[in-house]
Amino acid sequence: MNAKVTIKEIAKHAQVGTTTVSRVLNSHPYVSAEKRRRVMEAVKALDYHPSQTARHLRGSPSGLLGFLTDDVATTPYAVDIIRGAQQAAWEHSMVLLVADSGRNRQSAEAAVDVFLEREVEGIVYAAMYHRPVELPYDLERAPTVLANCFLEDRRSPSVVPDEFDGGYTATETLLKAGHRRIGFINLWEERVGIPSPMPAINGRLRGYRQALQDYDIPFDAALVRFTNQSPADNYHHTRSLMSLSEPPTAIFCGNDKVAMTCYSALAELNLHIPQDVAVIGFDNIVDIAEGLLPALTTIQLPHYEMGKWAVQYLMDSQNSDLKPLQRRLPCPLVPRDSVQSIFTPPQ
Amino acid sequence: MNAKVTIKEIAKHAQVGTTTVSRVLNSHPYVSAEKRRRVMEAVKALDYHPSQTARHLRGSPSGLLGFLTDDVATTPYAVDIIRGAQQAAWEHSMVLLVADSGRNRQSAEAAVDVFLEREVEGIVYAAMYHRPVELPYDLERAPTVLANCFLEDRRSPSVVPDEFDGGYTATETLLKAGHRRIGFINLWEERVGIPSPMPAINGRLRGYRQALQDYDIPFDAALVRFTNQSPADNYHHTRSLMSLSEPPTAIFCGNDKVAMTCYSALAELNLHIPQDVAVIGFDNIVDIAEGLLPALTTIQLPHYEMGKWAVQYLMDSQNSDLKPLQRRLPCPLVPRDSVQSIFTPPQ
DNA sequence: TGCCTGTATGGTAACGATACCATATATTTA
DNA sequence: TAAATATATGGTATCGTTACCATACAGGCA
Repeated sequence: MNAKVTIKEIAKHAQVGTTTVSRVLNSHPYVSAEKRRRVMEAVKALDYHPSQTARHLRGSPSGLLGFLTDDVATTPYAVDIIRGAQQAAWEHSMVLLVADSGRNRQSAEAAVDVFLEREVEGIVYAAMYHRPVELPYDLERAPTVLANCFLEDRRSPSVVPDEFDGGYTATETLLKAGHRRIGFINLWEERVGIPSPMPAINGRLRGYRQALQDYDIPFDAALVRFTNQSPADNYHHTRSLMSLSEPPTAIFCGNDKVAMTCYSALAELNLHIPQDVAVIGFDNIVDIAEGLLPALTTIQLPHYEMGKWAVQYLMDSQNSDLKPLQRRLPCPLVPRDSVQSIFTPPQ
Repeated sequence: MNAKVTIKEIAKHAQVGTTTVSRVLNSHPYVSAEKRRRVMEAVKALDYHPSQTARHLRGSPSGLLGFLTDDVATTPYAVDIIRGAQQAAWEHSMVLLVADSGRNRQSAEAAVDVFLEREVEGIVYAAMYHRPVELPYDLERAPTVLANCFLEDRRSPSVVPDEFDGGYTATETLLKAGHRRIGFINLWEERVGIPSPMPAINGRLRGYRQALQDYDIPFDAALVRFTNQSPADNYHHTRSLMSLSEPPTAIFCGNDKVAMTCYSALAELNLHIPQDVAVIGFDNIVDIAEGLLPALTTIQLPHYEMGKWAVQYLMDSQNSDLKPLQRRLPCPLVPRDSVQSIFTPPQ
């Protein structure tokens, strides 16, 4: 309510010069204990807060980071990217300016203009699912890091999930539990106009194959399916997989939604998880994974970590001039109850 | 890369005074067409962007809004509050500064200090589930609106979901479809130290009772259950409800996770949805609702709208001095396939 | 002709904080 | 004791922008 208190009023109240006040505020040397005390007292008495605006105008860095996203809504836990970025920013005493460009080139550029007018020290551009993007503006205007997306030509640093690692981990988890016939209901991209195949699809498949190879198990194409992610299609593939002459003892689902349908289909067949068939998901949509019975073992996308890494990198690269780096973050296993070693008998 | 271009350089380049440049930029009168043209040209040529910092220091409003949240992670779609706020802010040419206080009183106050140092024009404090809160700081310091939460003493404006409306709508949907015995698996708060019962629980129950009353159906306590939200408890209540001497033909689930377990339990009993039993959820967790078979009819929490309303109110109240308002936003029905009129025969 | 009024233009103070410079006193060191 | 150095302090220009003031010239009117 009260008009803003300035350094001058502090100076008057404490009977010192403005310079002395500034020195106290920034803990510079050469201020007597007595005056320091008086200044501190005045600051408290008048509830003084320094103006970042004036500081910044005078030449200090803005302390601002821009966070631009195409669409926060797509997948619910992807917002953890914001949380991670926020956390890292906070640790560097920076504040996040967020804007949602909503998949619209023009408003994305407007958002970047807004960022630049406020002289952000860097920009994080985050996509809500892992994919290649085209940057909506002139990169040179501020240091930029891409999170959960990348440029085809890789001329900007980016951080993405290591889909290969995720696919490998999922498959290996099943292998370690003793499974030898492992079905894989992979995702399928039905969108058109995508410049390159979804990294999730190929990466995870490569991980799956590599894990099999490392365990000396021949690849069987009949065990790999592609779903358009509709419940009907998920259902169909589960049934189809289980009606193979030699059905799998474990199913690796492309995401937790697929796993959810998979549960229903297996229940209908009167097959129990994990005794009869083990199931592993992907994405760790907690509401799904913890809501299923038995709770779903799944793979987590490193959303939080990507946000954190992006900001961290932005801060680090201020000083040292690193070359654009592409970073893949591992997708850790979240063990729950849908995978059980076939070596231990059910209790 | 290039050092920032200032109004002075524009003035020099266009061979006019800085005042004239400022006048052109802010479309003030009394500038000749010729000079206006020259200035515009220089702006384009030098890629000039005005400094918001300097503008603000000179006295313009900051154009900043603070968005503070206790924890973005709790329920995934609650982040739609940010999206709504962002959208509304954008429409008012404002930018959102976000901070996550992480349920820690001290860091919340630090965040508010950061906001105030940047002279935000208002603050939105958002909770990730509907509940009473205590504000972490001295209210008077900036206009504040609470979203998805409220103060016990209501001295700040707030916007929350109308839980009564949601409970009423869910029940009425079932009633309209012809159901007369409607089970209700309500949520139960197991947390301790909560100052007052969760608004969701009581509000929805009141809505349920009111709808029954409006349809002249006596309330039957045996049909109302409370789950601690664990899958086991959800499962138990569904089974228990269906083993009543006169079991319900429809179940209203406290949220979509409960509905998910309910689906499994009904499947085990070989009961089909929606032919044998209708199911309606709450929250509209899209991943769950669309992943279930049949797709779940549910009630949506107005997260996006609350965010939007909060910012809108903040902007409107700048001028007119409204008294703190408590706003309840309706929870609309999202019809899918788990409720079917018992009057129309299954196709 | 002389005096308003409307149009056009630029110089400069101010916003709040800080860095530089100038100055003053205290404390060493040669 | 003199000179050098460390400590303490405040005045003021500065950052980029805009508001206020001053100035200048045009045409309109008595």
